[in-house]
Amino acid sequence: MDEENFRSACPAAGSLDILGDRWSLLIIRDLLMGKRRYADFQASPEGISTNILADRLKRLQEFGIVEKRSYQVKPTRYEYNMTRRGADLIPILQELCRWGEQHLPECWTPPKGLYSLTPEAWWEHSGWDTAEERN
Amino acid sequence: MDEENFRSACPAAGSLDILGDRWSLLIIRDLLMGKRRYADFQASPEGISTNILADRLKRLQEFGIVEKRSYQVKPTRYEYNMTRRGADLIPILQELCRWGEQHLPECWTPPKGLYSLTPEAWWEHSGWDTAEERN
DNA sequence: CCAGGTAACTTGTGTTTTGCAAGTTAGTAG
DNA sequence: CTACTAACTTGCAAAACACAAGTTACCTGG
Repeated sequence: MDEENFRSACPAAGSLDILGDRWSLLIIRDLLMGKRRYADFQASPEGISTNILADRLKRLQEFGIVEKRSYQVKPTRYEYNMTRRGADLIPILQELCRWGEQHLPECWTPPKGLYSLTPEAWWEHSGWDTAEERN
Repeated sequence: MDEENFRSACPAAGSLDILGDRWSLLIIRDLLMGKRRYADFQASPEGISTNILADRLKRLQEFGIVEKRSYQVKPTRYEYNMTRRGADLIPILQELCRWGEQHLPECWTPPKGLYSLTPEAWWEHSGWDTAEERN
């Protein structure tokens, strides 16, 4: 995952090299909300286009933030989930949400319990149901 | 500031509509570190290009996140500072930093005191020295 | 008084990224 | 045999970005 050329050694800049675009963290948000499948992400109201979605999922996998596995064969279908490293992004999302809630007009109040969720707690309850093949 | 077309009413998505690029939050980081002038931002190790810097500063002003004022006339020179709304972005930056520090190889440890800084505390100590004209 | 320097930009040009639409693959259902 | 679904890939135009050069208004040294 380290062959990205980071702009600097600043940890904030490094994080933004990975996450600093309009879509990556929204995919994380969807995963946090329990979405797992390609079509689920596409169904989000922001309307990500399919080529961008495929690209972002690939990048997030490469950075160890997301994992992919097949949940059935014939026909092969895939689902995605956050890794522990991905779960550690939860606080970033919480703060983005808090700022948006405070400073943006007419936006939803986030689901109850969001702000008290910790990466640890999420990680506990979000394993793959069975241990299946990764890809 | 509301004539941006937000992709959805999700507060996280809204925040990312404003901040979701590779440069905006780095400018906020620089402001947090005490940088105020155009050339200061350009001097940061990430090497933002001048047209992008001008554009981001304008956007951040439009969203009420930064303010611009002239600190001298003849020749007119400008400096920038965060608004209270901008200061409220500090927790986002802290979490980005924390994630980067934990998960990225070979990055700096952030300046001591960063994680204990609150928007309120920052705001207290960061007014313009004199009350001068805005532009 | 004129060359050189500085701060804060703006403009031009080519490359990269994005958005939108359409096509693909491997299956299932009727 | 046709239609349908999930998870993509491909093609193309539009937008964003990086890089270099130019601009404005002043100040300084010789």
